[in-house]
Amino acid sequence: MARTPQDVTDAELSILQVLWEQQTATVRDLVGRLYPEASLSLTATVQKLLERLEAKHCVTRNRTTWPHQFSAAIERDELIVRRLQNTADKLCAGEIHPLLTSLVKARGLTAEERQSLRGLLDELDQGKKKK
Amino acid sequence: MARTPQDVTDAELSILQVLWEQQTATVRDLVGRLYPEASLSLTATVQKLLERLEAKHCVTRNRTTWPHQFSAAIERDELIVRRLQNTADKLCAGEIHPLLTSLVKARGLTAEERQSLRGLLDELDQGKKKK
DNA sequence: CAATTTACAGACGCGGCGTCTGTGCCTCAA
DNA sequence: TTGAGGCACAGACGCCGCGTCTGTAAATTG
Repeated sequence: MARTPQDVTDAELSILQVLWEQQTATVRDLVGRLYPEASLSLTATVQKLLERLEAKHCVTRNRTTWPHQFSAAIERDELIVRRLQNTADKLCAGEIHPLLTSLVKARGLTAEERQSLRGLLDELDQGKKKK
Repeated sequence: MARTPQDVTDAELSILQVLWEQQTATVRDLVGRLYPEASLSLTATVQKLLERLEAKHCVTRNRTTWPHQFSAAIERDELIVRRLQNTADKLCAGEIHPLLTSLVKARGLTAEERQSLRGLLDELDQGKKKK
């Protein structure tokens, strides 16, 4: 059973977290945020992670500036949905409905959360009607 | 950034899938289901996977029979929730609600799905009131 | 130019995970 | 009782993901 690499690894994710906070950053910025005790090799580490994230189309790099400016090419929401779809594929034959029911059943949502969810569903209903 | 092993591996999951279908199975049964072209070493592979799943408290083993009878010690729902919680921890600081909204927004649910979700929410409201 | 910082290519090493080997034990047929 | 085949169990191997590190060339600043 061949092992399948995961889309975004933990170390890569920590970089994305920073880029989601501040739209753009240099390698120097990232090292400062992620590794307070900066060293030369850690700079290279961050660079390698950025390189891999770029290959996965998860960050973009502005090569016209020096040093390069990096920014996220994927939103947090997108990554969330991707991972949810992944667990759905592995555990529910791709169906997302079971995920929803498990989520709602397992964790008692607060009244406010339930209310805002209903609002979302209403919006969806509206959207369908307008079409 | 230390790498963290994943709770249930793909190969381990394939075994759980079978055990969820038929409540109990022997090593022989599992090999027959998972590896149609059985070999001696594959039997040992399945045994090792079962051993690891047992260590993770995901399967139980009945040692009074020969050969041993294995059965799942975790429901599919439990594993789903565990994985959802995991992505919530990594992407939403443990919050479940963002997962729901992302999922609902990104994937247009069918009218039926929206309806059954509303039903679930109503049930939750009832439960709270009764308390 | 010299000096510093950054980019980039390459490689290392720890460890997860699927697999395989070897050995002893159980069960059952003859 | 004994031989044979299936099973349990311990151990180890090997591929490779992934975080890290080294070395070197290029860009920038003074």
